[in-house]
Amino acid sequence: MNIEHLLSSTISQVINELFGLSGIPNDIILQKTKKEFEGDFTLVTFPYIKAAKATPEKTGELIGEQLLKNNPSIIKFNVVKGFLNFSLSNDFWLSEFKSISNESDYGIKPAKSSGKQMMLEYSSPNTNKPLHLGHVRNNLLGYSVATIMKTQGHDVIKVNLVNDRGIHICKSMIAWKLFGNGETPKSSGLKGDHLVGKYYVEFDKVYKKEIQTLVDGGMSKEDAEKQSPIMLLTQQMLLKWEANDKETIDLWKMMNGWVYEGFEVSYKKLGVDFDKMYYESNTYLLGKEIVQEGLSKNVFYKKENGSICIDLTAEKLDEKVVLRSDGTSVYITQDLGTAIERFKEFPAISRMIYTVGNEQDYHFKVLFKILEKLGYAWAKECYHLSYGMVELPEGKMKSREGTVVDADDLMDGMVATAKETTEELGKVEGFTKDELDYLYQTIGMGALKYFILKVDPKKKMLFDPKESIDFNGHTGPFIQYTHARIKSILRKFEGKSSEIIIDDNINLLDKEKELIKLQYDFPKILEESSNSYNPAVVANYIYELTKLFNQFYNECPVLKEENNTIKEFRIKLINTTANIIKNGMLCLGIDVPERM
RNA sequence: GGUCCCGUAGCUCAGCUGGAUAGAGCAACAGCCUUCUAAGCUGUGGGCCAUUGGUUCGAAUCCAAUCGGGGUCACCA
Repeated sequence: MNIEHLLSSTISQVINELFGLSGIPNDIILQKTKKEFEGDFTLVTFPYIKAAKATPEKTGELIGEQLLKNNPSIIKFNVVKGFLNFSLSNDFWLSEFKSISNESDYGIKPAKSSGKQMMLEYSSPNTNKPLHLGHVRNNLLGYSVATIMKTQGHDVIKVNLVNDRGIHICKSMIAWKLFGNGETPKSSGLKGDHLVGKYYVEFDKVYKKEIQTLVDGGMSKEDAEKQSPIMLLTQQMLLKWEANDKETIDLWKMMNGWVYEGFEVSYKKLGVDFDKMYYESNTYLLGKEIVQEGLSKNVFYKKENGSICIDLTAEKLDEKVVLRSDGTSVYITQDLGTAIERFKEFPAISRMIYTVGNEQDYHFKVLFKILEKLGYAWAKECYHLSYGMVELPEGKMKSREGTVVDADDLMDGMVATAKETTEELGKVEGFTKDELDYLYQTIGMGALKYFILKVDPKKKMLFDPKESIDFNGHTGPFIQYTHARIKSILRKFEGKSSEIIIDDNINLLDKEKELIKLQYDFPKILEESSNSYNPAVVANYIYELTKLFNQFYNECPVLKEENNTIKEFRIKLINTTANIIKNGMLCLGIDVPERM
């Protein structure tokens, strides 16, 4: 039982005895006392003044007096208006710290101990262009949320649904066929996904030019978009692909192969991975039977032109086509099929999470609603982890217009900056070349990942390429640096921190107590972060802890402390701090170096 | 236009399941390295929490309206 629960029940008991308020459950609102006031926890007494028939001050006094008698851990209290601030004893916090420091992975529950299995889909790239900053946010977010959910003992299956077919894929194929002259990643020296992306852009250039020519010749823009020769060729190619034409399939396989090689490199740099890959070329036909099923259940209806629809106007959504009049699938048909397939394959999953940008909020509302109407009980377990777009100062990124921040360029740039900065500071004597490479990689990626994950996923975020991502202040490298500092002290300590037995008579200083109190919060932070699918909660907490440690570091000597019991206690204290920083950062997919 | 999301310091963000004088970082200015790594610490200035009204003992937080920004409303994905 944690402290708050214990205190809450004591308080509700006290309130009950004093004022005869029996209806008060254990969910007494207890908050951390603000810095400006003395105390550890605060009870807001306004809600009880009626029953107490007394002023807020008097009510606080009454409850406070009673608490002192009932709970030996509470040693004093003060009342400011309707706020009852009370302090827990030195011994209490010290023994609390003992149990924290004895746990090797404090706050983290054993793997798969919750008995819940969850599937989380993220990344889901198109195979016609390289990854950009928007994908980076998706990947980091998905990976981090999965990792955080694992700390709660959930069995998380990470899946990637690759969008590897369709008209957009054919666009780069056609452009390569027409203008590529057999260019390959090897012959061009380009990374596979970038090479394919080059032809995607090429397609768009030619397409736009053709439209212009047609419009100049007197055609309407709408017709021109349909009549453009390159577009007609692309549509023919899609038909051939669907007819399994060998030449087309071979080309498709070759070019997709290039893209996968490129993605593999990017994923590795990002540090993300998957337990299972899905390819849309395998799943795009799924869902058609479901439509038939829905038709017979009268969830769907057939229109005069033969298309099949669902009417969701009663749900404040619109009428939605679920199957084209020519019998082919639309996007939502596939998603219906894929969802059902997944729950068949993994019947135990209790949550299906889709990490997809908020531009698709509407799509997922419709998808989940349809699943519900089809009678799948698990529909309510489907969750759209919707995140905001990454915007540039001039607005949205657009692949075709080249206004994107390329993922590989960005990552390489971060690592290069990490190298420069580190060299300027000149603190890396005695590092081997491998160690340096690892260090630059870790710091550069740490800066990028932290920059992205510290902001609430739901909110859109701004990235200005002209202003490089910082390495000072509220950043990944600051946290990494602090960790390295702690490790440096621990290396110099001529004993084993694991063998230290904490003395019972230590008198905690302010900063020491603050550190313990903040460490104590870690499990709750992980839980909250997991439940809200929000890595920013962990990110901001780790920053707070790190900042507090640096204050402690400035005020309290560790190795230079002359009193040995205090010195050993502080070693233990900074050791648990380092562990929490490390585990918290791992939740964000960020590694922390031992030295930097 | 319907609908959904957002508006907090010059900039980037916390705080939003209602609680005390709204917090960080960056940028600016002023201090701190014969003492465990200065990627650090301390201090100063900077805010009608978009506006107005409502609910409440109490509102940045909840509700409504207005203004401003964005997403979405395809037999595209």
